[in-house]
Amino acid sequence: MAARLRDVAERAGVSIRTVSNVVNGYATVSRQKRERVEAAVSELGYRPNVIARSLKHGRSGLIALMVPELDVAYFAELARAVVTTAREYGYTVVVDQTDGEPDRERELIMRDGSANLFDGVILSPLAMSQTDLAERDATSPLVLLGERIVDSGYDHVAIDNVAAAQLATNHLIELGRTRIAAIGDQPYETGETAQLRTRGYEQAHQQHGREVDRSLVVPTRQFHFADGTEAMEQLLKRPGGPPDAVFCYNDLLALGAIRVLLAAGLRVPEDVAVVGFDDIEAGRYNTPSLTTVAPDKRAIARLAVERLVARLGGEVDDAPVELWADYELIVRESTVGR
Amino acid sequence: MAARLRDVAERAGVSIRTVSNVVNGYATVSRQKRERVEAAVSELGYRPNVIARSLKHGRSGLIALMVPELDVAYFAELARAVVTTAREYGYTVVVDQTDGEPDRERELIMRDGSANLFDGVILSPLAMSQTDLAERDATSPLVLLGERIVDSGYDHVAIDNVAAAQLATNHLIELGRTRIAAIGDQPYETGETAQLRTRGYEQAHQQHGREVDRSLVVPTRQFHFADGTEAMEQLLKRPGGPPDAVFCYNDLLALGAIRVLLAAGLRVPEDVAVVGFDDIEAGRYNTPSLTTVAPDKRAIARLAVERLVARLGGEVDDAPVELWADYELIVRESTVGR
DNA sequence: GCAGCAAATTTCAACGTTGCAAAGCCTAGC
DNA sequence: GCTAGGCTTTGCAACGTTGAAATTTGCTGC
Repeated sequence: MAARLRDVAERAGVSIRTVSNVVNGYATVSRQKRERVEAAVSELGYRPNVIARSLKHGRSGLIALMVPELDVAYFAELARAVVTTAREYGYTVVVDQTDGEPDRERELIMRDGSANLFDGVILSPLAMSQTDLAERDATSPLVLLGERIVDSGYDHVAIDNVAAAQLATNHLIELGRTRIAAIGDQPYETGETAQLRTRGYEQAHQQHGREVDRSLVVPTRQFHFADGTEAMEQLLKRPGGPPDAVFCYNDLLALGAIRVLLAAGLRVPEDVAVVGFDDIEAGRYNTPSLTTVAPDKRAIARLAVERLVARLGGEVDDAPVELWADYELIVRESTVGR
Repeated sequence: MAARLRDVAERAGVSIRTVSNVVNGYATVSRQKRERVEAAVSELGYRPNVIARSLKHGRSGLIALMVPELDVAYFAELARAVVTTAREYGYTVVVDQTDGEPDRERELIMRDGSANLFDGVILSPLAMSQTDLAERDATSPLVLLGERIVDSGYDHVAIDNVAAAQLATNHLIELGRTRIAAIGDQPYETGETAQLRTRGYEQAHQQHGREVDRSLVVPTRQFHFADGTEAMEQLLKRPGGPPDAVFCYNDLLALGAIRVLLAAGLRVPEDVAVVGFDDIEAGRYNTPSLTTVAPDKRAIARLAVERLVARLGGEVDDAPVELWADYELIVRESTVGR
């Protein structure tokens, strides 16, 4: 059995409270007793019981990070950053997966399955609507990542998706490409990210006085490799020939698309230039390496964690804020060749 | 403030214990009182306090999964499987990263930072030695993944690395390749995986009556993309010309290596065939797609979680066991072309 | 109408810790 | 020698829950 304060106290011949004082560095403890206690602590291998402390303090030191899928590179990288940053602030992160299922996401966040276990929640929502969130009756603070849910009532960290998508599309336009496809639209989803990126794509066209060819905007169900290959196969089948550039709403879509292009005997970027989004590591080592919009994931993680910690510490109780992280376009071989 | 049993009890006009009984479905509660309590529960939005329960029960329902790096695809995929399986058994997973630093790993596992918080630990060790583990004085059960640490005293789940590596190498030999390089050896590390794979590589050669050319066995510091590119660059610089096949000890190394090969104007697989290890998703969509040894990650996760749960339930207290998961060679374009 | 028994409900204590406040000890000062 | 005041140490209660046992209630049968 694990040693308790009481066991240490008995062994050292002092009261429980004194042991607690020593362990926590509280109050003034005489050198003599302190040493006796410390000896007993190490002899018994005493470790404070975190659960009991949590109960006493009313906080657990745990924050939940809810992401759709842990094995999607973007979320894995984000999770790593969150875990690392949270550790700096003395918090432990529990990563939960919504498995890409809106219902499961809703259930997790609404019911807050482990109520009173987590001090706070960071949610990278897939399909939460404003209504959904308004109904949330959990007690812990929540910070949203990525999706912007207007008037959600919660703090929100994101990048400017419209501007970022516009930047990516502009890059393609400036390379002289004229038939620029977009892969990843989700016009009917509650999730807003895809729609914002489509808007950026359209704005870039307008900015250059171009018409948007709606037949080049291909929706996908999800943002996985397979959706990218499927979308690109569709594009290649359409009349009018292949596009000469593609803006994909994330890197997985882009890598999937590239695979199909190469398999079809098209060259990237000579025949078709491809831009992705997220800057996952695999894109850097692909051949051709992937031009992409790189959100500053560490900044996103940091902003989210710090905001949450601030709320937990009661340092802020004002209205929810929008926090913006940086991003940049990283130009690689998939648009400019070697 | 969150509602407590007491609040519900007052509202429903019953004792705390009765509310507890209703909430837990215990004992026999009259329909009348049950309904009153249920009404009060939903009016107050009562949720059991998990921490208090944990304290009472002496278990938290949390298990820790320690992996070197969460954003390395193999570990992310493994983590996903562990999280999913653990959920089936009512456990929540806390993913911790050792950041690829042996010292940090040692500290985490030895001191068990959050003592008495986790009911059990699943560790994918990077560099724990037998001595390290013997000194562990934590109380919670531990299951090891991957690395086999002889006589560690802990349950262990893995695949047969020697046989798997042999299978991969045999595949290359049977394709008629004669200068087969190996990337990823770590002769001086405590971690054993690399050494086992090297042994499999050697055994395949012996089996076919071939000499192993030690100059084709390239060690790497880690198992990342960058280590793969670096190793392949070295190989290409060596006298004797490029190898005609490479067995990489994981997929990241392989993808890194392929990139360097293609950049050097070599064709994969025509000039150099490449095999990886892990079957990460990115390998499937690479061009050329990656032939690889696919450990059954779900089985690994399941075996580990189930073993841990069994220990926690006190169903086993016998000697630690070795559990073996399946694996298979998945042949793709990087060795047989299209 | 009441013993006898089962069902329903409650009381009490405990899980291991810490906040609070009181108690004990010691030294300095007169 | 006694007291004030500071330093050190301690006891008690509480965080929210549940196990065990005690108590109350309700019912059956005679």
